Amino acid sequence: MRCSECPLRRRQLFHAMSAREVAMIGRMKREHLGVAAGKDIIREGGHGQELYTLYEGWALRYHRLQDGSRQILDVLLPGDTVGMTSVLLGQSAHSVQALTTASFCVLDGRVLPELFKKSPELALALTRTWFADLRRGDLRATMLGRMNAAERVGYFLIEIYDRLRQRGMARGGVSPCPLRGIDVADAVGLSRVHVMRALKELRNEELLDRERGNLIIPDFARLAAFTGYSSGLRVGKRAIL
Amino acid sequence: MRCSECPLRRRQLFHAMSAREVAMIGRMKREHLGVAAGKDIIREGGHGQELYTLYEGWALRYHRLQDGSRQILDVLLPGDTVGMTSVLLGQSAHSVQALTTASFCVLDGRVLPELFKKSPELALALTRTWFADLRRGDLRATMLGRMNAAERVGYFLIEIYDRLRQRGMARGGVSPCPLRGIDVADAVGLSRVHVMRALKELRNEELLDRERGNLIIPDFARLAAFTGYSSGLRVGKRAIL
DNA sequence: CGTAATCTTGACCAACGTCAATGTTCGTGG
DNA sequence: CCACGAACATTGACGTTGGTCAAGATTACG
Repeated sequence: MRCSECPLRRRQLFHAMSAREVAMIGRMKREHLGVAAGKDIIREGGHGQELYTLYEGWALRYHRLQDGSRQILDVLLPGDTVGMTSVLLGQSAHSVQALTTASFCVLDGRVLPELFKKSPELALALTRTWFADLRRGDLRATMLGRMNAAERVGYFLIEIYDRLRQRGMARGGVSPCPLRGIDVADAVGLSRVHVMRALKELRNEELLDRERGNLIIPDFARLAAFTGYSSGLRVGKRAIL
Repeated sequence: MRCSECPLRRRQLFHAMSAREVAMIGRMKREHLGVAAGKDIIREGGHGQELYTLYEGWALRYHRLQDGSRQILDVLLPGDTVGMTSVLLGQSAHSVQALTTASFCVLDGRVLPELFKKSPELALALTRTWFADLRRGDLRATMLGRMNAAERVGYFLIEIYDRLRQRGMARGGVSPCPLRGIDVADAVGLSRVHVMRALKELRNEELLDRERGNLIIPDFARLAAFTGYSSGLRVGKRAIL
C-alpha cells in the first residue's frame, strides 16, 4: 500500500496534504502490520521508536494496574495514530492492543524532528489533531469523575458512534461495535455487571441498544442531551500520519 | 519583566533555550497579568487567541456541567501554559481560574504558526511537554476509573507534590498547598465529605497530612507505593512559553 | 450440534453520597 | 489584643449507587 494511494486519506474527515507531505510520510513508512484480535502491539514500559497508524479494525489503548485491573484510556479507530509518547519521551506508559483483527502502518518515529523541520505546516496540523484528542480526553475525565452509570455508558458509546460517523463508518443511528461488556466496563470505570444494568436502562429508555455487534442510537440528539455529549465544538480535519 | 530575565526559566526543570528562541517568545508577549484568587481567565466556550503561562501562584483548569458540578481537569503550577485549545481549535472547552492570587504572561497565540516555522526545535520541545502532560492525564484517568477514595486523594496530592518538587518549590516532604477540600473532591470525583474521610484515613496511616495550607508527606516512597504513583518515567525538561 | 464465551438476573454487601449539627481556623475591624 | 463572622473541617446517621457472587440463558463459532 502506497501512502499516495491510501484510501483512508481520502475520507472527508482527514486533512488534505500536499504531494510533498504525503511523500515525506511515505519515506517514514517501514511496514504494513497485520495483527490478530487481542494481540498487543505496544507494551507499557516499552521503548519503541515506531509510530502506528491504525489502518483497519479497532484497537484499545489501556493501562493495567498491579492488581490486574485494566483502565481503557481510549478506543482507536482507523486513522488514529499511537506511539508518540514512546517516541518523544523514550518510554510508553500504556499498552495498545488490537480489539479486532487489525492492520497498522508502521512509521519510523526517529524521523519526526526532520518532519517538524521540513514541514512546519504538517507539524501544526498534527498538533491540532493532538489537542482535539486531548480535549476528548478532558471530557472523558469529566465523565469518569462526575457521571452516574447510565450516563457514563451512554457518553462513552455516543462518542464512539460520533467518531465513526465523522469517518463515514456509521450512519442512520447504526454502527458496528465490537466492544464487549467488559471493554465498556474497563473504559467507564464500572463493573461488567453494572454496565449491563446501565445498558438495560438505556435500552428501556430507547436511548441506545446493542444487537449482534452493532450499536443502535434511535435518536442521537436525545442521547446527546441525556449524556451531556456535544458533538458541537466543530471537529476540524484530522491530520493523519 | 523581560523574558530574557525571567527567573522561572532558569529553574532546573525547564528546557534551556537559545537567546534567539527566548527573543522570539519575548516578541509574542503582550502583557503581564495579575489575577485575584477565584477569578476566571479563560471561560468555557471562549474564542481567545491568547496563551497564558502561569508565572506565580496556582490555577485550576476545570469543566462545569449543566447541573453546576465541577470537574477539575488539572492543577496549573508555575511554568504551565494554557489556552492552546482555544488558539488551535478556535474554542475552549474548559475554564481556567486562579486558585490563589496569581500572575500570568500573556502571549499572542496567533504567532504560533510562525514559531513552528522559525524554530522547529522549540516546536518539538513543546510537543514533548504536551505529551508528558497527556501522559499525566492518562494516569489521572486511571485514578478516576479504578481507584478507591483514599488512593485517589493520595494519588492526586502526591502528583502535585512531585510536580512542585521538580520545580524546586517543595522538599523534605513539605510543600504549600492552597487546595481546599472541595477542590480535591472536584478533582478526584468524590464528595467533599468523603474526601475528608479519606484524608483522615491517610493521616491515620501516616501517609499524608495537611496542616495550615501545607502538604506533609512523611515517606514519599510509601505513599507512592500505596497510590501506585510512579515518579518514575523520568521527567525530561519542560519547554516553557 | 456442541462448546466456550458472553450476557442476564437476583440476592446481598461495601463504598460513597447526603444531610445536618458542631467545631475549628483565619481574616477583619474595633 | 480581642471579638466577631465567614469559610472550612469534622462527625454521625442514614440513604443510594454500584460491586460481588453465582447460577442460568443466550449467542457466537468451530
